[in-house]
Amino acid sequence: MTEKKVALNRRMGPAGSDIWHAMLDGGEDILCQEGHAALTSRRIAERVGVKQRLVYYYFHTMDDLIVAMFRRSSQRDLNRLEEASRSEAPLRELWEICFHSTDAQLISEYMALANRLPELRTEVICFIEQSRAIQVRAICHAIERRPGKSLIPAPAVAMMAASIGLSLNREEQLGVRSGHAETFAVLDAFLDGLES
Amino acid sequence: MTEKKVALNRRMGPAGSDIWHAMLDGGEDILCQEGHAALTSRRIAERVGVKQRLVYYYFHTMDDLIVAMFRRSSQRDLNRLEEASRSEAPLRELWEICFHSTDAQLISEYMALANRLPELRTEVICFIEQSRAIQVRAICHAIERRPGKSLIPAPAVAMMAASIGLSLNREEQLGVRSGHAETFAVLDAFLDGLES
DNA sequence: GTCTATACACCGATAGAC
DNA sequence: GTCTATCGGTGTATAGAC
Repeated sequence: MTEKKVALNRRMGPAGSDIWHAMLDGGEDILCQEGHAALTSRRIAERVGVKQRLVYYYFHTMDDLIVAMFRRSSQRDLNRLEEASRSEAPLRELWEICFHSTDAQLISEYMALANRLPELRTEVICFIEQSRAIQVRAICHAIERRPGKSLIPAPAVAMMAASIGLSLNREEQLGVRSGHAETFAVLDAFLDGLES
Repeated sequence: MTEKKVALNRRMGPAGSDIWHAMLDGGEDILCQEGHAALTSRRIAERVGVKQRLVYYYFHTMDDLIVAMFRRSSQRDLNRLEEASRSEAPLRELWEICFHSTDAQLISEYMALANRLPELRTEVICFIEQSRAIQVRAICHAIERRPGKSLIPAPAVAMMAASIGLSLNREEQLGVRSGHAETFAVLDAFLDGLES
């Protein structure tokens, strides 16, 4: 029924080349601006300025392209998180990234795509766990420096901060604001307690 | 480019009839189990046991069907929230609904669809604001009964609880668990402080 | 109300030339 | 590396009979 016959021994282009990146860039733009329904090989080719056939020279299938897109993007995010956690005010910077990071619309598209692409799903899980680990480490370190300052365990802080950042981001983009100012105030006070 | 010519004076079936509901039920099942890519008029017809043409007798377009699906579902959720807020332990019950409510996969599909369907987007915004209003009211009421118990303003509590519930739900479904037990413990202690 | 039949667009993926 | 050309499939939506 759903068995896809893919010619796996097809001639393929190298990952990491300029045009390979350009295709992922184009795909990201489309996914972000027009949504998953518009993310097709033809439209990517059109945006990059080549013919559709070339997309299948660089990627076996469209699903492969989507996974490559997320993988590249999440690797960038993890690098930013690592860098932030080595800065002078790691918690503040991590929170900034968490809230202002990837476009909320893009995230929701990936989430929905992950529902039907097991490979993408695996990547998403891996990303969540890795980014949480980085955050927990930074929070632990901050708590150690201010003993008795936080009654909340670091893993819970990381989980809650990530959740709230995601929702705030998403709701702001939708145009919903109720409760946001109050939430920012609470978070700001909390960060003040842990970091300078 | 994207102008859709729809015959608006087509003969249409009544909203609210049995088969109308059956089509929305089928659509929800498909969206939940197979994702947006499988949500087509043909597949809904197949699941309901009628011919594809009939879907367009009850809905002008597929987009209309999707909006009707979300509207019916969100109305049910709002009713449940209203009912919960009138119970003996409203905060506990609201939290239960928030966390165990609609399937997380379904929510992520609607979120992604809302990116490209302005009508659905409007419905989503409306739902978020209404459900938050119900929650804020219940939290305010609980705080009044326990003066000095909460340092966090009610709107912030509602915003944060909704965010955390959504992410916990989503991550559990993905299979991610790190930080969850600690988060549940924190929330449980917080609820204990406000409600019995 | 429900059906058959159909128009038309678009998509994924491939073959094979240059 | 990049192209032209194409196959087979599936989608939305409509016309019009029963």
